[in-house]
Amino acid sequence: MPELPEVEVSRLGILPYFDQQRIRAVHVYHRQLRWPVPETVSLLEGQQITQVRRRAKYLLLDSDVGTLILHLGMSGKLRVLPEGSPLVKHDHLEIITTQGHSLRLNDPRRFGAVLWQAPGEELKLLAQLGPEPLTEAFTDDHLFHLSRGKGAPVKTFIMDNHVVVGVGNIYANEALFMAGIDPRRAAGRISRQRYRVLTQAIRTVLARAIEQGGTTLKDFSRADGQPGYFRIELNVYGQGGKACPQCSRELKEIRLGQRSTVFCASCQR
DNA sequence: ATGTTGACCTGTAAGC
DNA sequence: TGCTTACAGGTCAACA
Repeated sequence: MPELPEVEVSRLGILPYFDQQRIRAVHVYHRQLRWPVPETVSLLEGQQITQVRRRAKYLLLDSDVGTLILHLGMSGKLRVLPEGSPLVKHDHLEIITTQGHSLRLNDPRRFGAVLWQAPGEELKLLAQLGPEPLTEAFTDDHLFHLSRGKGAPVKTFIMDNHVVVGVGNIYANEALFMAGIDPRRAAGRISRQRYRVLTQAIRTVLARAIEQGGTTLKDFSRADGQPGYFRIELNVYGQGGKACPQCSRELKEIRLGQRSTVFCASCQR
């Protein structure tokens, strides 16, 4: 489920229930996620959440004694329920506030992660990340310079977390369509001008999705408030074989770096 | 250094 | 109906 927009909307959803709240209990029901959930996450018990942040696709709950880090992997979902609500299959973690709100992490595939970061420490995972796509640190210059000499496909390039964070498979496909760039094209052989267009496309696609999700999000603590899969119209993702929305020619579907890739061979060059 | 592939794990849909 | 296969929104580690 989660690309950056979904994670950001999840952040906005849990904010009203967890920001500045005190944590009464942390329960781990399944330690074996992407990495074993460290015992240290229980340090959060008794602490106040001072900030609910997002970095890339990681959610960070700060406290004075350390930061709890959540990643949703491929299939993770967050939900806020009244304390005591029945656990369901694949609920792996629960965090309960003194107000009785329970944050549940449900992740069938268990590619997600729950980590702990001590004050002053920065996990290598976070330290090596590229710029946030919706900040000024993300520029066409950045993409242009980093890409010089790279022969890998531009789609693979923009999905690399060291280059820019938060561009997953759906939005990589969509942004490249919007920018009119063939996803197979070598990253190092794309002009500065075209990176300018691509940078803007990535920004637009992500911002629009967050806006959509934010609009759909009524109350995160109720079933119908779940952000889930946004109903943002997708031009190419999942549309292989159908007509290009621009020129009506058939959209091609291929695999790049073992990810499904859809594009219009006519509109994208 | 760079690019590609495998690995982690479950659920679902399609094909036989 | 069942069994088998392919694929799914991520990303790190291990290779060539």
